[in-house]
Amino acid sequence: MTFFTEQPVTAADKTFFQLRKDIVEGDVAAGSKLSETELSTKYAVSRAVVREAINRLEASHLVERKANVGARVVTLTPEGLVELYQVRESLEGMAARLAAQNMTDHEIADLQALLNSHFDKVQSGLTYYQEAGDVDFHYRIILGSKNKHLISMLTDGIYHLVRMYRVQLGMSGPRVTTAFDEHKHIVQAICNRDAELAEMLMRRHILYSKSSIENKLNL
Amino acid sequence: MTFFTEQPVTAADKTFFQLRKDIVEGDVAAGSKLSETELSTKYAVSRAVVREAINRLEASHLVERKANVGARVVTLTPEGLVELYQVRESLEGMAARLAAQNMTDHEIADLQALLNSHFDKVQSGLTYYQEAGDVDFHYRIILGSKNKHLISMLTDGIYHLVRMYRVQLGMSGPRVTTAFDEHKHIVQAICNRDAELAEMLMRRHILYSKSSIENKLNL
DNA sequence: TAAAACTGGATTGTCGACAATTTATCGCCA
DNA sequence: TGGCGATAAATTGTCGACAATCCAGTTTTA
Repeated sequence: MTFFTEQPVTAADKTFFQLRKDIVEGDVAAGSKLSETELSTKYAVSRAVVREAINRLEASHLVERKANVGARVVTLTPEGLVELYQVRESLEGMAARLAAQNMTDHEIADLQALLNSHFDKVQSGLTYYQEAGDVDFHYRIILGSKNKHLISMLTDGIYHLVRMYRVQLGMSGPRVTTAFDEHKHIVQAICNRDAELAEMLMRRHILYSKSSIENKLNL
Repeated sequence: MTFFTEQPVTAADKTFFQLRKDIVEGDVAAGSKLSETELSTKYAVSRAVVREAINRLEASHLVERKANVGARVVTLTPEGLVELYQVRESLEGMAARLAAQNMTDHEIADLQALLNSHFDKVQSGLTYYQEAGDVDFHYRIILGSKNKHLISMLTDGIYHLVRMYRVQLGMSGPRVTTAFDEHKHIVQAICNRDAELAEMLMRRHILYSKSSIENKLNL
């Protein structure tokens, strides 16, 4: 349901997307070194495009680079996860606030419909409220903020890191029922154009999911 | 007083820093096209390093790039300024909150001393509380958050754009006295380890300066 | 013996040339 | 005359080769 506007046009694009996918899904191990020559043979492109791909991954906070030494995939740590969720709380809280101000009535109706369709499926026991639904919900609100910087920071920056943690720490369907209720309340606030409340609810929603994850990893 | 840890080591670094400076300070006009060959002759480096510099500038939101077409310096618009300050409010608010939790007593004392030294100078009429002091203050709190993502997003991302608006819209010493009092209250909250209040005061501080700018540009 | 200096191997940084795509110019035709 | 299509010029994307830097192992020296 998420409309991927990201479409690779150049070879560097394809390499970037592919490498990002491989890193997020763990096919390229966290903390491992990224050899330019090695990758260039693996993906059958020149070193120049690999370099560009790595540069973009660095901007996405997925790899770290040192001059004249090389690039490594980031390592996943409990502290890193906490820091990541602090930024999410801040940015997505603001996104919810702005969404309450800037989403069109039509977009809000769509969002509500989406949530209802999820609700029906969950209620009828056909499926669980799983990661895809959660991601979809958050994406819509982020886009609804209509704030260019907010959107790019979250969608081509932080969110891939979030997914990396989710995939590699193996937490696909967390807090299915409670999270759903929280989503409902957030949409309600947005529908009422209550920006203040929407932000507060979103921040608490993310705080809760952070706590839930911390418990799961018994930090 | 701001300690620039950013030190260019490679040619691409130097080109990146130089070009960023030229853009921020308006030597390269906002909205103008960045020709790779042209820049490579201007800075006396190969096109490859110019490309890398441009890629990094894109990650900093200072230029926009379209595949097979080229890169342009961003254009400065009132809407863009508003969006920028919304992100600042969100991120720096969180930074203040975290700073109240994570700064060491020593760092807080330093911050207080810095503010006092500024205060003495201002009080004695030797100087105004100007941009450098403001920037210095905000930097310390951002670094005090100890949050890697927050720090990099603000210091090598958003802040250069803020400076670009400041320089090119010609607002160097805005709201000198009131801003100073606000800074004092924020430090007080941090000193009391009152994270909640520190965040709220920082957000209001940024909201105020946004309003002040909007008035100045009579939007 | 331990620390400093050297050397070899490998990796990253930089360059100029070629290929692919876009944009501008000109001629053609309705 | 106005718009459409083909060709030419210019710009970006990609490539392989060379130069500079780092790292490990070895040798030299105090």
